[in-house]
Amino acid sequence: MTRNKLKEAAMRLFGEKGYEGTALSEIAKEVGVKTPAIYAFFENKEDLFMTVFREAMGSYNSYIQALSGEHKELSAKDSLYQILTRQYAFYQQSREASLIVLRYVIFPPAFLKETIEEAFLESDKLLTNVIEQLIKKGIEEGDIREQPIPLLADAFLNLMDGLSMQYFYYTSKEVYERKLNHAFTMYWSSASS
Amino acid sequence: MTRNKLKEAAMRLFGEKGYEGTALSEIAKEVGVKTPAIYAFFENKEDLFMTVFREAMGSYNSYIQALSGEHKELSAKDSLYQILTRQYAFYQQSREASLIVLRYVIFPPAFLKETIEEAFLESDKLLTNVIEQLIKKGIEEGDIREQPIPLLADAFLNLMDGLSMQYFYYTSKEVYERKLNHAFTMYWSSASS
Amino acid sequence: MTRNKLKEAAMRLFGEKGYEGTALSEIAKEVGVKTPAIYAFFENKEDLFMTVFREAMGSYNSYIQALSGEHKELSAKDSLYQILTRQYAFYQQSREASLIVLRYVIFPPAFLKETIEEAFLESDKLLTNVIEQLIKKGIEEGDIREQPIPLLADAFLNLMDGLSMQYFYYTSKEVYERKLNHAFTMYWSSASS
Amino acid sequence: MTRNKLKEAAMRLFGEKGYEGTALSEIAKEVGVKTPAIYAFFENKEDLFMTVFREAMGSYNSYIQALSGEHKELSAKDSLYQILTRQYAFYQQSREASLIVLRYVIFPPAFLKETIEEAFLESDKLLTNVIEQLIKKGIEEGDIREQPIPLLADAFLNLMDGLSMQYFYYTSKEVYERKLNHAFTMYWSSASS
DNA sequence: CATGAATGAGCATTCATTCAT
DNA sequence: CATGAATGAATGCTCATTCAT
Repeated sequence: MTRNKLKEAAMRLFGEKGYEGTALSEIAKEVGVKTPAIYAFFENKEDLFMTVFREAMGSYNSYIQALSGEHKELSAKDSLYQILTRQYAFYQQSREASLIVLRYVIFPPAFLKETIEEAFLESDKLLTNVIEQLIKKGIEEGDIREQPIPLLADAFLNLMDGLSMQYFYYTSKEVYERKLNHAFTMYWSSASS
Repeated sequence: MTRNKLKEAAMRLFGEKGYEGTALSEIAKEVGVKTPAIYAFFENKEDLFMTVFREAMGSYNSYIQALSGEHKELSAKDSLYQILTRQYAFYQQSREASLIVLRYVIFPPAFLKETIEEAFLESDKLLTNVIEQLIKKGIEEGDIREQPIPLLADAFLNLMDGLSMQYFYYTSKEVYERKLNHAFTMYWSSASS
Repeated sequence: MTRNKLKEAAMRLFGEKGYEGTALSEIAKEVGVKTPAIYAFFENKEDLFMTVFREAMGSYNSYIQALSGEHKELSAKDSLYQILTRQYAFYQQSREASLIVLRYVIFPPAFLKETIEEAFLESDKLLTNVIEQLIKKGIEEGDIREQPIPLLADAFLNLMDGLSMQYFYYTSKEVYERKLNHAFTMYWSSASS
Repeated sequence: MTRNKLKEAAMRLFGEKGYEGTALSEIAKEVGVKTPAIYAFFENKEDLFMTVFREAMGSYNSYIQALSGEHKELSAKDSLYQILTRQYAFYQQSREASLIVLRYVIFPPAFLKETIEEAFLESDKLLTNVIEQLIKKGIEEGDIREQPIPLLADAFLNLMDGLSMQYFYYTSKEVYERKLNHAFTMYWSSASS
């Protein structure tokens, strides 16, 4: 119980204020426990952080993996669009997890630069794969115009990254949704045949 | 002299390791000076950071502003493409400045969340303006198909944001350039008439 | 069972790393038990230490006491020499006990300076007594030249102390045995008639 | 100034209460300074300890080295006796230094077992050398009976070690001096011809 | 008996900051 | 301008101890 509450508080605080910017005492206080209690569950600050980070990365990965199973019966357009809304939904439902993933993928603290890079590359490969499959299917079914898959995939991944950034610096829902739709409209207009 | 060296060191370290992750002593050491010397030039850590951050934001803004003047004689396509390469060039030439801008626009420390948000919004408006002008001109000259300007602009801005993120998590030059070209190719294919 | 294993582990660790240098958790870990289990057998750290120390002191004392009974039929020289070898044997068999006794007799932690001093003085008196009896007998039997008993006793006790120190800072068996024999040879040469 | 006062306080406290038993705050308090001030002069606790220990060991070594120069015109007996009184004087004048040397030569904390062993062995060699020279001279001049030098040296060194221990566990001056004289009388009686 | 959870006290250490020089 | 000395505040962490289970 306490362990979980600690993880949740840590996730939120590490995500919001960063690793160095978050004191163990803050995490403890949010859980209503004294600092040393943390050490009953985690070896040290780094361990707590890594546990939380791995968990966030994990749920990000399973959200990606979940994407691949859902599109059997959708058109390519709907599938791709759904990926964007799913990403959006993930950011909203798991704000903390996504914040922490985003933050530490771009700005890893020195002591886990490598670990994170590996984790990210795998995740990236996974996502790329899902997108490519979808595009391939779209081409086969005639929804997408015959074009090199890496071109279509890279552009779509770029679109997703752009939206990720925008999600975290535009706080307004409306603006974000407009951006999402505009970006996707343009993308689809050149992808479709 | 020392003041400038301090700013440079601070820029790099704040960019790489963050505000809380950087000790004044590190900055001083890199400049070959003892910590208290910093206080001869800056009121405190926050002041040093803000000075440096404002400067970085400033050079980012002037790079944007510079964009608007350069396109008088280029085609819309070349203009837009040039914006991407200019952004790329800026990231490469002013790696530290861009890192610090990117980091603190997405993850501002509590004490300057507001300041930064304002600064960013202005910068964003500036950039949006430049892009919109360009697009308008492109439409007028018949290079760009008649479409709502916000649609074209949002998609392009999204493209730029995506590339920003990718610049900082893909270390490889080749990968980045491929991504850039793929994203632009797709964009232009649906923008052009 | 556990109680005894705790005492053994405590004896070794307190002897090797000292009172403050030894954490209860280390002792518990060596026994394969969690720290709070210690409190089922001992009131607190101090109690555990004192129990162990008293036991060590006790076996040191009984080794001394045992000395006095063994010499009825030996010559004075053999008796005295045997005391040295017995001391040596005790250090080897009960390395932990002797380490702890030596350490805390010379460097008692403040909270048991008095207790230890008393215990030591008694032990010292005991040993002095044994030695003096032996010497007296040796003089009576003509093995030892007529000389003041305190002179002979003090010198012999000094010899023993010297060997104690040397035992713990020379790790080599050969060196120690050479030192022992040399010291005793010289002693006996001036003690004997 | 403060640096020296810190070393003095550290010497006394480390000697009396041991490394783990001494908090930096105690040392600071004795000097009338706050704990972090220590870090202006020493890297950390270990560094402070090692500095102090090396210094103590150093003055012990120079006292030994000083011994060798002083005996040119004394008889062998007086020379050897003077060594004992010099040792005694050193213990009295530099009580802290000798306590710390004695304590950590016999009971080194794990992290400097090696360093200390080396330092001690060198010191031991030095002392052995001085003693052997003296004995050789004594034999040549006919004051000491012809006997193997190692025998005479080992016995004398043993005597010194015994007195070292006794110095620290008998607080009384009279007792110590009696012990010293008794031990030396016996030694000389078998050394002299 | 033994443990998991929790804590108060304390510790070494870092850091931003001040101030006299 | 620059530094050495010093400090208050905070941090991560350890440890002896307690207590309910």
